[in-house]
Amino acid sequence: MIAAFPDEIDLKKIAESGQIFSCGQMEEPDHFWFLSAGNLLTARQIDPQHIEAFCESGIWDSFWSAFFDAERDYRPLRQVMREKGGISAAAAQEGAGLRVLRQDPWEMLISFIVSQRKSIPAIRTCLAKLSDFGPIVPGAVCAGLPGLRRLPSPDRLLSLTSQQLLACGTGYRAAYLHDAALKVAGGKLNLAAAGKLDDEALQAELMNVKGVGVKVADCVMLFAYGRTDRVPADVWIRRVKERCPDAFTGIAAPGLAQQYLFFYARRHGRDGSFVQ
DNA sequence: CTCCAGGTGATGG
DNA sequence: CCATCACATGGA
Repeated sequence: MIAAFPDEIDLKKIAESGQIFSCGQMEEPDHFWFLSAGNLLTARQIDPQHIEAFCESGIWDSFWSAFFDAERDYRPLRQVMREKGGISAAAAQEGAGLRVLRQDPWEMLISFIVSQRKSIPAIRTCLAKLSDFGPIVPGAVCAGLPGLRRLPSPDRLLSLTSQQLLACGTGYRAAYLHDAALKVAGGKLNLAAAGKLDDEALQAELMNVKGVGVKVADCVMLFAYGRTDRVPADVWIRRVKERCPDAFTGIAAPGLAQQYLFFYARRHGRDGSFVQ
């Protein structure tokens, strides 16, 4: 089916945006795959406003539409960022087509626990190894992605030995993952019910997990619970704020602006045009 | 080899 | 409250 967006969508930028790690480019040009909560989608970029989603309209409407935040018009935000000038304007310009995805709370929790002090390629590698312990994804072979698995459930994660966990490259985060699995599997952290809490209470719930600080909690709140006023402050966003302290002032949904700025800062951090 | 990565918890002031 | 420091490991 063809999906039309109110403004723009860019599958390639989204796949590279650092908010999702279970995704990739396919062999055919302009084709990408995304895996979330056990659902697998392959899609083709048609033009800046349309993609061809290789799924039935039922699952698009019930899952992927919300996943891609497909009802939101990002143009007003990008206009405000353009008016700010500087980094904000450049980020809004260059990031056109980025969207903040709505993903699974458990998958975001363990993904961003793993993410700390790792590069994005290293995060992907580690999560892929962890996923070797998870269930096979239905339709993966048909989509040309044989062997694709999703991340293990809390119960499955608990059944792994620390050696197995360490062999995935989790390092010192292995104990954090174990604690997250323990709390979710044991019902001490109910991720579905947590969605009804206000921001402050939700953050406190998430931070009860060992290895979850403000930054990881913000990532889960933004990428899983759609709390668009949260701004995960990693090294790149701190550099943006240092150079442009008012980058987020007066912005209605700063979490969305954060995604453009993160994308821009990371892309230009190494080529001399941003840092220093 | 060195340096850094979508940070956090423990410790000491 | 804030400033350091260790932490495991892959990727550049």
